[in-house]
Amino acid sequence: MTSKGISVKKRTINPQEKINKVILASRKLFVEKGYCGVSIPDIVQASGVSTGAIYSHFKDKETLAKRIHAYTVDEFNEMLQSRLTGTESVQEVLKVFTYLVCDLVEENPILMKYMLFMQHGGAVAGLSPICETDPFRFLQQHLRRGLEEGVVHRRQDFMVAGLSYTGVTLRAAELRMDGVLTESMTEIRDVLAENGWNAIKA
Amino acid sequence: MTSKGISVKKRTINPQEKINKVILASRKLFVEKGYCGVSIPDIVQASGVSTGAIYSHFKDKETLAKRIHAYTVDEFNEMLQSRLTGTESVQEVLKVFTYLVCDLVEENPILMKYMLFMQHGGAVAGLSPICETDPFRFLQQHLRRGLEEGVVHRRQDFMVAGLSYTGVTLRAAELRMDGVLTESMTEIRDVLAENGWNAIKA
DNA sequence: GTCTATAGCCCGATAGAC
DNA sequence: GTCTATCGGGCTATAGAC
Repeated sequence: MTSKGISVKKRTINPQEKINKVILASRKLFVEKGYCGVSIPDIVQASGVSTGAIYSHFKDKETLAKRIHAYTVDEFNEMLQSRLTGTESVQEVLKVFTYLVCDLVEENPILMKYMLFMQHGGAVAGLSPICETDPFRFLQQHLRRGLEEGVVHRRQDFMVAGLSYTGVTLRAAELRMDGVLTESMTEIRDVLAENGWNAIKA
Repeated sequence: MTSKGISVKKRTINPQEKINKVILASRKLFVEKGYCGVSIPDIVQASGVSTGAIYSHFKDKETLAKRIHAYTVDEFNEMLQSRLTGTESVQEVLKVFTYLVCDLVEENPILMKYMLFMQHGGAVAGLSPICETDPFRFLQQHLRRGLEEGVVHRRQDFMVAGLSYTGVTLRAAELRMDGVLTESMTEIRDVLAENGWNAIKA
């Protein structure tokens, strides 16, 4: 990196770092106030990045929302996958999902709220519903296998089995984040996994 | 809970009718586009009631939203109560809830979407979470009784039992209304009731 | 009570200096 | 790339005729 003396101008901040700041700050605001309830000036203030810089990286507000969506689904999916290495049985896979959700509710509620609540209200068109994204597709595949192996009850198809299991965990997450459920998710995660499994097991 | 019992003077046009038109039209729009995504001109067009008339009955947009909220929770609660006359066992009460949700998803999706999605996004402050409203409180009381009677498994408290049962039904409703679940709720309502009960039974 | 018209505000997006 | 300043547009809420 021997450089010519003149152009050593140190960049104030790496551009990518600004992009991330904008994404994280906007996600927080979107979760708290909804897409339409957040203005660009709000984002400028919360992120410390100026209007001009924001528009140099994102075509418009809607594009920013889509980037946040993709960013968040990826983040969740990678966490799920990294916890699943070596897990084999269907029941164990589902339990890993429940544990992940419970941990996220307590440790990264913004991410979790986004996953649960943001696609509704349809302010931004063209966002894939969370339940159609990779992590949930992945769970559905395991449920299908469970059905074939006979460990999941045959009264239902894999779709209904999936929603029945995840419904227990996700509803708990919703109520916890709405402040209705006072127990921490860590305390009840085993009960949630057990209830969910009882809902669908053969 | 119920409407005002004031005697109605004969008028050329009933103002109450206009109020209802505004409430129903706005609720539909709010569900479709979110609170902030709906402007007063949008409501004027959809309801056929003029700006002036709207503001003569509702202090501002936020007050309108609160009236819609109360109106909708009442509507749901009355439907639930009317279906429950004579129902005794905890399991039966829960099944009535599941059937009601399934019917509403197919017959009045606007009402059901409102119940499921609208409090999130927090655009309007001071709305009680749906799960803290009368109908859900009512279910919780039955679960508490179920716990005392020993028909609900003791691994959990009544709050967790309630969310585990309702989670199955409500998650199905969400996925159905997001277009992810292709089977009609009528087809799967018995499976949902069975799964939910299996999740929590002793 | 109900209408139309509009005041006043704030937003999203852009222009142009640096 | 990044900044500040600003434009046009659409919003909420009100004013004033009927």
